[in-house]
Amino acid sequence: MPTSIKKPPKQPDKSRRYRGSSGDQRRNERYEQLLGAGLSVIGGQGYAAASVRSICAEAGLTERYFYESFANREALLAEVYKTQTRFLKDRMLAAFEKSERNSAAFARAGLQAFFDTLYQNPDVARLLLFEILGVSDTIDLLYYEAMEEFAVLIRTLTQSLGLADISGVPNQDMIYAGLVGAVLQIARRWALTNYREPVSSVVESSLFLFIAANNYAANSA
Amino acid sequence: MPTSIKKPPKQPDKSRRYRGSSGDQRRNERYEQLLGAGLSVIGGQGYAAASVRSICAEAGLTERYFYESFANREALLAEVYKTQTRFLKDRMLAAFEKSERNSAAFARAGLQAFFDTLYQNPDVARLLLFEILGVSDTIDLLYYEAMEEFAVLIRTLTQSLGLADISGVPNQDMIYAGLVGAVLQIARRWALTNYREPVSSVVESSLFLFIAANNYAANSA
DNA sequence: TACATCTGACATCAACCCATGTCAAAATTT
DNA sequence: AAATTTTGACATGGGTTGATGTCAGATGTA
Repeated sequence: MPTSIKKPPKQPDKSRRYRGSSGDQRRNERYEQLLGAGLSVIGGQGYAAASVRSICAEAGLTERYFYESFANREALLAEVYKTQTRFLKDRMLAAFEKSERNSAAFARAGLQAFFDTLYQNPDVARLLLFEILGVSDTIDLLYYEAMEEFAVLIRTLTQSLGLADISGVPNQDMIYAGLVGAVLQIARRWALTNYREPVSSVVESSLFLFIAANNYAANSA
Repeated sequence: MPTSIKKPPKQPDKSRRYRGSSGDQRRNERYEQLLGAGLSVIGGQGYAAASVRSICAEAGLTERYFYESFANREALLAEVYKTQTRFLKDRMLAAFEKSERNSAAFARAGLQAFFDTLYQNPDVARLLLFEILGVSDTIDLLYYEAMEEFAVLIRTLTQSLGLADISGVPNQDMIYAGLVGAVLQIARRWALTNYREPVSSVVESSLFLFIAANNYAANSA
């Protein structure tokens, strides 16, 4: 083993600027590009059609850069999904903050934010409502976790409002999961019929089920 | 054009028997084989892994016979899906028939049949709950139609029992779609946690939402 | 037996996929 | 200027896919 120190250790200089930005910045930009392109292709043409090539073409990047940011196609899907569920959750939380502190108005605000977001971002809707299921065990688990998060979210909010003490009802987790599923199904139906119904309609229908569950829980406790 | 009539028109003789059965019979057997293999592979490994080759291998048939019965992979998926939703619906209808004619017992019987069927046929569960979504626009439409059918089913049954007059409530279609979605989501959650909860648990949780919706509808009408 | 049909194993074909590698030109640093 | 890094276009390899074709042998009929 030659002990020569001819070349400096060839770790690339991350601080080197290029086209105005540093290595890390450029890297991050590419990551964001790919994330956006992933959403666009998956949400626009479906996950099955979202090859590495097509995503890179959409992002305006070379395939080599794909593997700089993601181990494979599925890893990209996972990141896009996480990003969008976080986005959706934030929008709903923001809506909750602004809402009046009474039962119906509160739930309505959250539902309105949910359906508004999907309506304004059809790619997001298709990704979250359709493309995410049945991809692989790993992705299915991700879906499960996201659903649990949403269930916990509405459960916590409902209880913090003292809307209904459903603590006497068994299997609350399941019931909240069911409510989340009801909203998702209404959204799927809405999307599959090309968003023909007004937003108010899907909001009120979802709200109906929420209030019904709360009332029944309150009465039977 | 020679007008010779040397050979009889070469339409194959369908009545010719082979290995004990006629041409049509054999053809049907192969069709059923492929349908079963399709369910097994799609439900066991996912639609993405369900190549024509793997399905034919599972069926013990040559690939040529695949195209004898189905135009392509997607056509098989559609047929399997239709068959299984029909099967599920029949089981539920049979359960309804046997049930007592009162609100809770009636709904409970149907839900019990639903969850029992999924529990006893995990391949069916995976196919209906996960693999069917996000495949293509055509398949998504099929899903939509099946959901509508189930919604209409429970709606008709509920109303025929005079359980609740919800005719004063707007967007009944959506609300019933939501209830179907709630049950499906509870089933998905159940499947993703390896069917750990007892069947009675998922049945009662679903029932809770059904009764809650009915009560609320009755009170607000 | 001679002939027709059916069957299954396999070959073929072009198309696509993922992941990695090559390399000259562009941008930046020294 | 020369040296170095970054970039993008492209080639490559190993694999799978869908769909069709070939053909010898099994199973039937006459």
